[in-house]
Amino acid sequence: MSVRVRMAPSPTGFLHIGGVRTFLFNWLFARHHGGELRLRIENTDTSREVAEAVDQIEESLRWLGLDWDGPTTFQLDRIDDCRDVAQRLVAEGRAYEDEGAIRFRMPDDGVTGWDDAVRGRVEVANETIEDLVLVRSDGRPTYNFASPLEDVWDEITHVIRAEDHISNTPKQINIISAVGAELPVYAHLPNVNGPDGKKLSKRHGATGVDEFRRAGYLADALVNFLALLGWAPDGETTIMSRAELVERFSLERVTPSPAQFDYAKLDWMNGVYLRALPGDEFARALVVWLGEQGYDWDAQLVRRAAPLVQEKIQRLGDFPAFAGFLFHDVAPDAAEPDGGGPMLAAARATLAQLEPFTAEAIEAALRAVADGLGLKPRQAFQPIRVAVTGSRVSPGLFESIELLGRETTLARLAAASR
RNA sequence: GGCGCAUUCGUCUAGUGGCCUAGGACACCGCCCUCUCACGGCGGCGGCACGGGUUCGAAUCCCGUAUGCGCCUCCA
Repeated sequence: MSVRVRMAPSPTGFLHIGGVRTFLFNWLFARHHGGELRLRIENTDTSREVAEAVDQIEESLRWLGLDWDGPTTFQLDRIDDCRDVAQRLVAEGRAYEDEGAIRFRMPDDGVTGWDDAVRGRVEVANETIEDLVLVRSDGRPTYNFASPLEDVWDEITHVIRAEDHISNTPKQINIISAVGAELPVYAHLPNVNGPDGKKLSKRHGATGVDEFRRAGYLADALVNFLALLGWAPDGETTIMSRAELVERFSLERVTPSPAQFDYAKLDWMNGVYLRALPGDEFARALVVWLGEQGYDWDAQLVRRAAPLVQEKIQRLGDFPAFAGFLFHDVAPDAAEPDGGGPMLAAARATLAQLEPFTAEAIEAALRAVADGLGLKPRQAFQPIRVAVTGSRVSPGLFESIELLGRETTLARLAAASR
């Protein structure tokens, strides 16, 4: 049997990272089984629809590399079909009018249950399920009516969604049963919470896909990280390519308990991905990202600086603060302990004459100077670093000086000596 | 309050009755490497929520309690 699943965002704004995790699992499931993945916008409520939201959602999914099959569909387009079904249910006595709305008559006794692909058997007593509004008094169908109907019409085989839908499931099962259709398999994924165990929100940090993109995370890293929230192929593997993710993914190995979003681990993983990039690809990613963020820094210099920072930054967004001294003036750190004066003067004199002005030659020359002054490397180089880069933390000093060039280096050394 | 779901190191997880004196990863701490930072290497800290069962034997099965979360909208 071939599988068909769907991603069903409501167009209320940017794509939330928690939603992305749900979409990712649908994507992994579909691709693993060679099935189809639909993108369905759940807009029963036109008042909340933001025109740009759909474009933004699609753009985010494209950036993440989560592709879908067929055209994007809209719940709103099937509003009439929903109403027809509601009328039929009324005619059959399965639903009734209530102050202008149409309500579904839930069974009064017995239980409604299903075998959840993640949690096993789940059962709910029917007496605890209230009669559900199918169509509002203004004629618009509700989510819990339209969504299951669309699953039927779209021939969705597996409904993979977050656990906050567990309570909706028995309602939707009764709707589907009432229209005589076959039930999909349900799989309720654990929620993704913030570091404090509460619902992931702004105060925890980035929550929108676009925010992660702006911060300089790689889509591959984000996907890898998200895949591990509620799923693991085994006990050790953490870094996995998309192909491996697709190959190894299974609903059976999804855990039922909620996960917390660990920003520190994401940072680490992004660093792993950054370091794994071939040098030229890393450089290109840097150039592209800087361009997107509005930096007009010289691309050629960025490419030359790339190798100096690839092992040292975790996010592309760390680059401006870490290597910005190559692109703009710096304000030396006045707090640097003294004792650097002689070294600065000696370095200035030496570098003024040095040929060739390469990292290798610069290092040899400065080490010789340090030796002459009887200084430990650390004592000798730290004042220079601060003078030249404006920071106590920087890429390799000698490579940085080479890139900066003799003129600028001497000027900064001079400025720091005053 | 009702109904439901969940509960292994701080975090993500492995574990499906004996292989567990519970394994891996992130974070944290220490050491090494070292021009700073980072990378890398080595080591350390740290957990089966609690209480009852079942069993020769339980992190693993059952029951209860506690805690957290979700839903209970003519929101999605």
